[in-house]
Amino acid sequence: MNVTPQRVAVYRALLQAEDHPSPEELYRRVRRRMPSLSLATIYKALDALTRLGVAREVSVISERKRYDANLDRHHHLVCTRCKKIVDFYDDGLDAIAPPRRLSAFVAHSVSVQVMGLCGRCAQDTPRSRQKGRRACN
Amino acid sequence: MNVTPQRVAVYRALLQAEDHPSPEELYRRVRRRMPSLSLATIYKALDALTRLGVAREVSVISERKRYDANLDRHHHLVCTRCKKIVDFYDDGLDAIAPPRRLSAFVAHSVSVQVMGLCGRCAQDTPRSRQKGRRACN
DNA sequence: CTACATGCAAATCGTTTGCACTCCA
DNA sequence: TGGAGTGCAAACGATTTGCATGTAG
Repeated sequence: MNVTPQRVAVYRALLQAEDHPSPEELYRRVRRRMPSLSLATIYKALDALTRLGVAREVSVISERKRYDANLDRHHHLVCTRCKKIVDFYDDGLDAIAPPRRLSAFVAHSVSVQVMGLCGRCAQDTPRSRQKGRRACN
Repeated sequence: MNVTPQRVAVYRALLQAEDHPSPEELYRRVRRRMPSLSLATIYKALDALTRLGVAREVSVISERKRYDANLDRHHHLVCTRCKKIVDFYDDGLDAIAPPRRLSAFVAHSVSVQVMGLCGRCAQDTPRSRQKGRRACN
């Protein structure tokens, strides 16, 4: 893994940012100082920084929309490998009240996601860290 | 809002599903009994069901990828209107341990998202429920 | 008759990929 | 000289939209 001006610029912009910017947003910002930079490079740099472990994606459940007709209060186990989502119920977690010192923020709901590997995926790849999705169920 | 065979079929499939299906997945399932159904109708029906309040999107922070260079343990306030994401720290939440009776699931991290409206959006629309994104900061 | 819902195809948007080119080790 | 990184453009996949048609009130 190599240190390049582009990666440094992206990382700097990310460090300075307070707002969890999207790749496009970072592009807009970094390009001011480095007009030659391309959007594809932003994506590649973010991937590099993430693999390096100095940045991460804000927990996104999955790349697709997912729907639920279960309106009960519940939480989700999300397998980061095969993207399976399993409900789980937990009174303790339900009891979480949004902290009150949220200034002006009006909370509507609290959702807890436990990220990890489902049984099958955990067994399947004891140590390997493959990229991409896997068929599971 | 109107009850149609298509909407009923989509809702039924969603009720029976245990796995938080994506629109495409629902399409595959519903089409078995209603081959004329189109994918676009699935999307429209899901939108209708969501507006009706009988279904919901599994909490997706935003439609875009969002990155963070802050690796400290922290949680997120997500404004569902303007998509702003604000960090917050809370020792109580940090103390959440993934329940152990998760069968084979291997938990790596727990993330808490408080969904709601940021101050500006809450003020802006006292009662209206507009669709779409808003510029905020 | 009118308003709304459907199905299709085209358009859009974010993200990824292939490739030629450059740069430094 | 070769492997890695960049920039561009094309490809891709999910979602949305426009529009002609159908249908129920």
